[in-house]
Amino acid sequence: MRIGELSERTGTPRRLLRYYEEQGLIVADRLPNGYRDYDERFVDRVLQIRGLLDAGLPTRIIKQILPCLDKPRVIHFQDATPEMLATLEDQLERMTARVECLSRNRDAIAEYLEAVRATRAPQA
Amino acid sequence: MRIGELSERTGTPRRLLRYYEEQGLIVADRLPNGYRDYDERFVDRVLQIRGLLDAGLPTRIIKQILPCLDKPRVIHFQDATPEMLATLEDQLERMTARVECLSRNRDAIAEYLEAVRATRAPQA
DNA sequence: TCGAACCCTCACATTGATGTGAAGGTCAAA
DNA sequence: TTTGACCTTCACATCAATGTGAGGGTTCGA
Repeated sequence: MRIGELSERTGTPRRLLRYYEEQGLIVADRLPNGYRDYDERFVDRVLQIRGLLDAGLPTRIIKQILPCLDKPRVIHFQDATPEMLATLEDQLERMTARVECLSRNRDAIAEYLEAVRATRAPQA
Repeated sequence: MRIGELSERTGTPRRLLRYYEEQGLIVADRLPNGYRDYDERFVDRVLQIRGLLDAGLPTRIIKQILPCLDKPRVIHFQDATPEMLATLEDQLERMTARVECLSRNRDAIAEYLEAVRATRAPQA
């Protein structure tokens, strides 16, 4: 598929698909006329990228962790340098911290909404 | 405490403490000489703000949800307009999505690290 | 009373993720 | 063959979070 379809199917501006490529997050094939050519797998890939970006990870980090998350659980040994592993451990920690922070605050919001509803519903 | 101590205790540059104030996330008292004056509660507050920022929430949103998260679970009725509640519901959803995305990817990284270790340890 | 270590405001710079548009090539259908 | 809807690259603009520093006041101890 070309960039327009991928854009529609992922809800991502073309501009950003090109940006993610520029940042090395995705690598598109090229048709003979120079157009980018994507296969189905890019849909999930792009959604994953967007999710991670939305959760606060910078493209630099996403680029590092993406190769470890490919469907066929292949260990890319060439990537598994000590520095790489250290980076992953570090990100693992940071992501866990994020999850905890988000969960805690999300629960607090949920509680708040519950409380608000509790003071309203009885009057109905 | 003054800004320097709050900065040290939260690991946050003074610049940012002033920025958070400018964005309406915190409101500092002032000493007679114009210096900002913070009490203990600001330490947790600032750490919470940093956590949420790190998790991808913009100050605009943080400002909206912070009042609902105060320790004494007080419902701020003046805030509880229908729009406000809708915003909170929306953020609740978005935060849940973020948590799911982060958890999923974090688990995948953990699995990857496990797998790498599994192929190494046996040779030791 | 001087210097160090604080604090203030103001303002410009940078970075990463985006928006927007210009200038131009490709292709299919009328 | 022309029009419209695609695509390309390039470049400048914006926004939020953050860095940095100038220019200046306060406080305290040597």
